[in-house]
Amino acid sequence: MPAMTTRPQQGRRRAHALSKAQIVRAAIEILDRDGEHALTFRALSARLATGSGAIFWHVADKEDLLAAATEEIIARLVAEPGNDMEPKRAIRAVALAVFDAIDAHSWLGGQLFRNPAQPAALRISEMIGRSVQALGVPERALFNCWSALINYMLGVAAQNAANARQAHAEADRSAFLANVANRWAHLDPTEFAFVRQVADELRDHDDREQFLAGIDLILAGIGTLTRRADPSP
Amino acid sequence: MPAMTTRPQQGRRRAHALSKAQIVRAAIEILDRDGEHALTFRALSARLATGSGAIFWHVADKEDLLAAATEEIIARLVAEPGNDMEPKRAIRAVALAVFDAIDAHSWLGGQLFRNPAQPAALRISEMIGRSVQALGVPERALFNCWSALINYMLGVAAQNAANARQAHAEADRSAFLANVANRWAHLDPTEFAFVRQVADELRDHDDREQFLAGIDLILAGIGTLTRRADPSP
DNA sequence: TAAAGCAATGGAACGTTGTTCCATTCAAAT
DNA sequence: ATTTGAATGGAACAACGTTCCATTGCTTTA
Repeated sequence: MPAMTTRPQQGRRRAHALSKAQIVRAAIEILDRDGEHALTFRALSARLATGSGAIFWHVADKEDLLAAATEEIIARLVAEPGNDMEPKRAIRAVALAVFDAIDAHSWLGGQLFRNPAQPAALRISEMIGRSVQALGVPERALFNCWSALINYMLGVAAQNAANARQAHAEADRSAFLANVANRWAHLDPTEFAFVRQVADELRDHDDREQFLAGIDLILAGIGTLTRRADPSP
Repeated sequence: MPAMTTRPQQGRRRAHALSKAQIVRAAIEILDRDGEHALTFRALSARLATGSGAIFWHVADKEDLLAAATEEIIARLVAEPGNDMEPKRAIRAVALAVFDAIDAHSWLGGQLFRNPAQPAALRISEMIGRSVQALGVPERALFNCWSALINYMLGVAAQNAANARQAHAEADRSAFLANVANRWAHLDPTEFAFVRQVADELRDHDDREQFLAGIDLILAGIGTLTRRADPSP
């Protein structure tokens, strides 16, 4: 019996079958607890007590995994209320829900906007679109108003996610902001007059309010397209 | 003479000294030609006919390298005109300049917005801020108006970059858009009524116009904050 | 001019990652 | 009882960012 290279017998496990949903759930837990960079197939294998091969049987690649995780979170979010609301209120509600979701899962921002055409994300676009339509925006301007809102939402969202990632490296959020604010406050007074001026406000602003203010700004802009009746041209 | 493990003599090269600027220039060329994923220290070493060690002598790490590349592009952009312009025109000009830069260097979007507080990027924020101020926005609203514009700019920018990355995988841009539009057009008619409706417009819209329309929308929104004189409340 | 010091170089080596490969197992179908 | 094939777990691979280090040649010093 010459030395056939035979693998040592492997410990089997089939106690609870492995499923994509289970994998995605574990991935989300790792992402939420330890951050985006901590999600590796090895960490995931360890947590699920299996090998990477088994995971790849259920998942195409890492992008697929992250997409599925995003899908999962957004699906929970979309499954909520918000049928018959006044359009503006509806838009604010959807926007805030997205904002809060990204705030709670800092990895979501980068992901959601790396691929905003994901099925579940499309449902958000749909809700925004209908509300904009309900505002009475003229046909021509519809597409642009809709996309401006979506782009702004995703922009701030991902932006916040990026900040959260950096703030995680330092002590905490407020320390991080104070740090940035200080750096800004010491810039060249003539070249950076404005940035220096808003440095203070940066230090203790509320991201959520700031976000909503931007939404309202765009809504106000949309308002100028629709209210052609009241004032004179 | 026992076997000292001595390295085989290395070929030297000092024909043209290596500098950070030179490295950054080469990095930009790789990024522009072959995309973000193609910029590796090995590719960079090959192009500069050196070793990775030599590169790391001039550059802290990859993040530093990408930041420097971003800085380089933005610096060129900022070094231009735009002193005394009407505020709205100035804002549009800056925004379009940023948009075009990101359009020309598809990697720039993701980078610029992963770290929007980079020195050169701050100069853009400063220009926007001054213009917003010049519009006569009340003190309280200044910070929010400014950040809404910046966030929207970066949002669309990075969004476009993401699309460019995906479009690069497929044939070209228009084929990519047509593909997405087709997928949207075949969604469930009741659940995705709106998205289906705008699918056509997506197919042959102009990114640049769309971007500018969003800017104008925000500017219109800002206008409602400042024009308290003309119409009645 | 000779020696010493040191910024700079180039490439081997390291640790980690995403992914592939494959011998193996178990439950269902035959 | 046998065959089948979906599913498993872990070894192996390629590529990456980064570190390490023997070596070089310019510059400074004696």
